[in-house]
Amino acid sequence: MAPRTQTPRRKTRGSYDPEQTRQLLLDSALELFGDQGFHGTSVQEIVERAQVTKGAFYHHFESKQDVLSLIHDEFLDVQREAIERILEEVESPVEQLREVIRESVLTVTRYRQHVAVFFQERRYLTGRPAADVKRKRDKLDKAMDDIVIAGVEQGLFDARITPRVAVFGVVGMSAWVHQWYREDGTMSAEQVADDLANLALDGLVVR
Amino acid sequence: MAPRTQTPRRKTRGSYDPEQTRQLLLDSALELFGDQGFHGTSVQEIVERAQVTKGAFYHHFESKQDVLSLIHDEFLDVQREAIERILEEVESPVEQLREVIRESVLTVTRYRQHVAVFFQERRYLTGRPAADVKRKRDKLDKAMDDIVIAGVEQGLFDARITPRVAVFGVVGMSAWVHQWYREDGTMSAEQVADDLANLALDGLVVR
DNA sequence: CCTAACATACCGTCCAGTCGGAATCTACGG
DNA sequence: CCGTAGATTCCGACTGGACGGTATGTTAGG
Repeated sequence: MAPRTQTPRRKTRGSYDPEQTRQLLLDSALELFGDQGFHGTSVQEIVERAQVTKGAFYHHFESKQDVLSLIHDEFLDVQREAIERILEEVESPVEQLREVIRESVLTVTRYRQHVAVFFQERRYLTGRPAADVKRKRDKLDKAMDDIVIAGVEQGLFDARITPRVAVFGVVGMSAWVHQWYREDGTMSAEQVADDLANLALDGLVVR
Repeated sequence: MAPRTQTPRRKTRGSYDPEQTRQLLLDSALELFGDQGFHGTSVQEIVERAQVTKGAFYHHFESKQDVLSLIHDEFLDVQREAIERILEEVESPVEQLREVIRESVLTVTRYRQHVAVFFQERRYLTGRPAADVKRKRDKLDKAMDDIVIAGVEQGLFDARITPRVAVFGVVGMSAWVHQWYREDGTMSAEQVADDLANLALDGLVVR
């Protein structure tokens, strides 16, 4: 589930190791989609990076789109699990939202390529996969909506701000992190997560 | 400069009207790039939408990339003009930032396709155009950085939040608007702009 | 009549997906 | 343990179509 950065060469099975081949192809597709985009990446490039051939690719996957939708699914599942966990562990809407923001930012830094692919190549999904992704996303959005609405009802959140817009604002600033954050920079992911959570909850202006 | 939504058929010049043809091609490319992406759009589609042929396209533009960089330039110029105007008109960093956010959001709603193209197809720019875009963007980022830093120095902004991150947060929530805002929805652009400005400046939590 | 503004036919390239076969693994009967 | 039949995994050449760009021809404007 975690994004591979290196591929420790095998636990000596035989010449065939379909699991690993499949994962190698997924990893290499993820990396290339993230860097060059879906249409900017050819299947040939993917298989070369994974050091196999097109035969292997089309044995494990139905199509190029198939891989794209698998990447989307994986990312959405990670997001869902995180938010479910938070809703169980924390009570107050304020702290729930804080944790959701922090966790989102951390996820974005950890799954940077997934996020890049998700938000830039989503449009190339069609049919069933597209519908699935939309359904899962709507559920995530609704979960966050509920947090904000609950907060407003309890008088904890500023009622002037439309809950929907607040959620989109929070999602936006979190997702945006993938555009600029680099692991080798001066800032830790934790620091960024805390800063953005503070920004959204307390604002930039001192009072 | 404003994004065309319809194309009022000509002020009867003759059979040739290069200005209009050029603009028609730009508009149609913008629309298609925004919807289908750069690589997802063929030159053939562009010219068909503009009801001309490839000859006309390659008469007015050097390449497909050329059009892409023109779209980027146009959007960046709009952004730059807006921020320059605000810096002249308003003094306080707080109000400067508020206006920048408001103006950014309004720009994003008005130039939705430009924004979509800008943030999703930027990677397909290479060489000179890519360098130009990067330079212009860096200038915009720096202008915003300066506002926040000035605010912190004057004790107006929360010093706990890293200025850089605050700027990226603000830019992110503004840019993100293009992902969900639709003109035919229930919310006015003004309303969204105000909400997001309030969110960034005062935060969601009441005190 | 010369140039700008197009139109149209065409070219070389690239690319997603296919297909027949080779290599490897697995199950099972002997 | 051996042999082998059938399934799984992978190879790599190939196809048919699409696409960016060009070359050449045609029409309108000054």
